[in-house]
Amino acid sequence: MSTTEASDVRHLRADARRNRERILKAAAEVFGEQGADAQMDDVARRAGVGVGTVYRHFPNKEVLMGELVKEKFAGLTENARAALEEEDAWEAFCGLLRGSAEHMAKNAALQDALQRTGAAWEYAEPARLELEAVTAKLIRRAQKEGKMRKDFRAQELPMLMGGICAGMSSAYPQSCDWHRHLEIILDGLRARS
Amino acid sequence: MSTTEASDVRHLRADARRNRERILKAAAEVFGEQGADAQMDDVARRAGVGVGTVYRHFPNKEVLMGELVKEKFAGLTENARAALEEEDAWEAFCGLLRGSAEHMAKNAALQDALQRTGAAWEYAEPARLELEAVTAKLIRRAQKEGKMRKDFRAQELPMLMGGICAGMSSAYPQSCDWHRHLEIILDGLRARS
Amino acid sequence: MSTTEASDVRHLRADARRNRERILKAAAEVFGEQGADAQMDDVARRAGVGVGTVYRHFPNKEVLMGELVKEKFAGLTENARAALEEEDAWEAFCGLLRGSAEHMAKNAALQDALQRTGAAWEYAEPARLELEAVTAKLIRRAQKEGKMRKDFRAQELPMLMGGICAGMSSAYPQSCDWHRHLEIILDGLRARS
Amino acid sequence: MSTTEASDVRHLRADARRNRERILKAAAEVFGEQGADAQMDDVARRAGVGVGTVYRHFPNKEVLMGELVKEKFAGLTENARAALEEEDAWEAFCGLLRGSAEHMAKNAALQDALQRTGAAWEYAEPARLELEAVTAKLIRRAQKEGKMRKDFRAQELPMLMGGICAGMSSAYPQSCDWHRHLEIILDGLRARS
DNA sequence: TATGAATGAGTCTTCATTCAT
DNA sequence: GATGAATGAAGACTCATTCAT
Repeated sequence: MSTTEASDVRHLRADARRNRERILKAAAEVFGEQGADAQMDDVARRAGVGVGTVYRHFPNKEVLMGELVKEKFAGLTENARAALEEEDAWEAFCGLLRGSAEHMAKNAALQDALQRTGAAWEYAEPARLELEAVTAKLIRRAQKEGKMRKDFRAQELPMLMGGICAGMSSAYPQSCDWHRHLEIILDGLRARS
Repeated sequence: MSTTEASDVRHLRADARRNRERILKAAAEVFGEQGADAQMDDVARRAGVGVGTVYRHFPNKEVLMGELVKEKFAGLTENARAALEEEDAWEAFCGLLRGSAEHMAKNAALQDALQRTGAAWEYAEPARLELEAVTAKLIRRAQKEGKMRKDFRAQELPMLMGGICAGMSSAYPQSCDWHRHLEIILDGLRARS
Repeated sequence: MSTTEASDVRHLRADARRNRERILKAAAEVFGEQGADAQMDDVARRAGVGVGTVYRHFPNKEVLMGELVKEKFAGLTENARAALEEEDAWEAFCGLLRGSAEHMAKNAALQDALQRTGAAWEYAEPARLELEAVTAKLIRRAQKEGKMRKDFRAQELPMLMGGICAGMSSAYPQSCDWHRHLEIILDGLRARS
Repeated sequence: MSTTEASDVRHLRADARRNRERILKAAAEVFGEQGADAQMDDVARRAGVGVGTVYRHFPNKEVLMGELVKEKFAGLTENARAALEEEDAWEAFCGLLRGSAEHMAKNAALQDALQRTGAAWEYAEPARLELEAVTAKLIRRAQKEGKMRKDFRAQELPMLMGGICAGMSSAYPQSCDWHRHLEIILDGLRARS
């Protein structure tokens, strides 16, 4: 059993489930716009519910953010699985990273926010592991093709992607182009001819 | 003159200057350990002074953090200047980045903390520009040597380094090795043979 | 509609409205006793609620004091309207001033406190204007009766009343009798025979 | 002996006495401009001395303000004495009040500030009594002339003057003319024909 | 079950006063 | 005696979380 009883979405009544979705959507938006310091009240307001309702669905702020991470991982996992189907593993890998980054760029501040919430990650660990497993396969194939450097390991990917995301949130004086960051990383991962 | 009269460190009495240093040291430690959310009171306590003293030297939290960034930049600039003296520009560049990263790693959380403080950067902008100028020279030389990719520009360096630092703060489940991150980046910056 | 949705008292739940009243009452007492320097925490304690509740109802100290002024004006306006009904305008005017002063004397320190809060007045400006309008009518009538000096204008009344209130707060060595102050003023306003 | 050893100005060295004067002048200006909430540091800065020096001359803020009141009283007493020399006592009284008010108007905020400082008055009590004594004489004479109402007593004068001063500090929305206030009071004090 | 009012510990910042130089 | 750096007790305001309606 990978879900606790409380968080098992299937047992919820239809309206409760709808609320849950609304809250998650609102949370993604609000944390995306204002960072991790955004307030629970803002999330509630955006979702069109009372704070109490937010707390009924998520016991505290960290779990709410954790859920957001989990969802993010689920989406990425899906993409990764699709990438596994492609012919050229290296190209599929590159495409996966480009797509993921693009996806994350849409809510750069959220990524940023998530990065500082230790507890949220713990909560999303199972989802992360699943993603890692799928990515690992893709990486192994790309390495067998001879197109990716042999010493690269799937566990290192979050570190790299995290670095790219860090550059997205415009804290930087003249916010550079993260696309360049990604391409440099990809070049760094390419097998040396 | 780029400093206002009030904040000109040179005019301070010996003991006041010593306190100033203590406070900056304490601030680096405290923000390093607890992130940007650390409290001014903690900084004061760590420095062994009253809060009032912290506020006498730095009008508010943002300026204090800005000063930290400024100092960091100053140190990096110094290193960069030294790197300019070396024979092999590419190697010097690699060494500079490795050294800088090592330096930052000593206070990874501080880097992290600093990244979310927009105002602090503004305050340290002049110092940042100086660093950029020096690095730009080194990069140009490395490119002329034919060892660095031609399309890389000095303004992109903070983005890359920021990414590496982001990976240092152990938000990540099993904190990977940032040395690997750096090497991948360096490989990505190397000229393709 | 002169009130924003958020501050519209009518939309509050019964218990919230009760709290609002309690807070206003407590604020009047506390500012009355300790002057404008009284603390929000004291107001909260006196009202038997947490500070947060005070801030939920009034966004900051100034607005809270402004509300107090507003209420005071509303009360005075009511009295002024009643005075308009009386036969002898001059006597009505004298009675109004005596009543108002008596009313203010009950919380002389509050008057005093309110006098130094610029922003509070701004907030209560509409209420003040209404009061002025009503008083102006009464004054005009008293002047037509030939009992009040012709050159007196309603806008000058707050200045005179403020002066009387200033004398109420016992800052003075041996606090004199403000009733005497008022009578002297009234004599000064009487038409010269 | 009405002065304590510490505050006896005569024992001070020339430069110390000069500092004392400077501080008092600065205090009058600063409290006049910013009200009683002005800071001791501001007074010191304006006087061109360190805070420590201010505290050497005046043990605390209240005493400093008290000294200001004392000086004010001394000036008024002098004027009152001069008024005693005039032929027509009532006219002399009117002139005295007009002059005093004009004098106070130059630093309305200071008057205002002084009014809220209970302790300051205590300190200046002897000076106040002297002023009262002189004024009492003038009043008695004006009453004998038959030009001033018989029931007015010198002790009530501060209350009236205080009221006028209260109207000077521009707390009022549309700051009225205090000259009018004074004339109304004077009319109120005139003997009824 | 949903709501949003209430809570109060925690945060930054100020300023009268003291004291080492 | 003068200086101004240091002190730290307040004080205004915030926001995650709880709980009465």
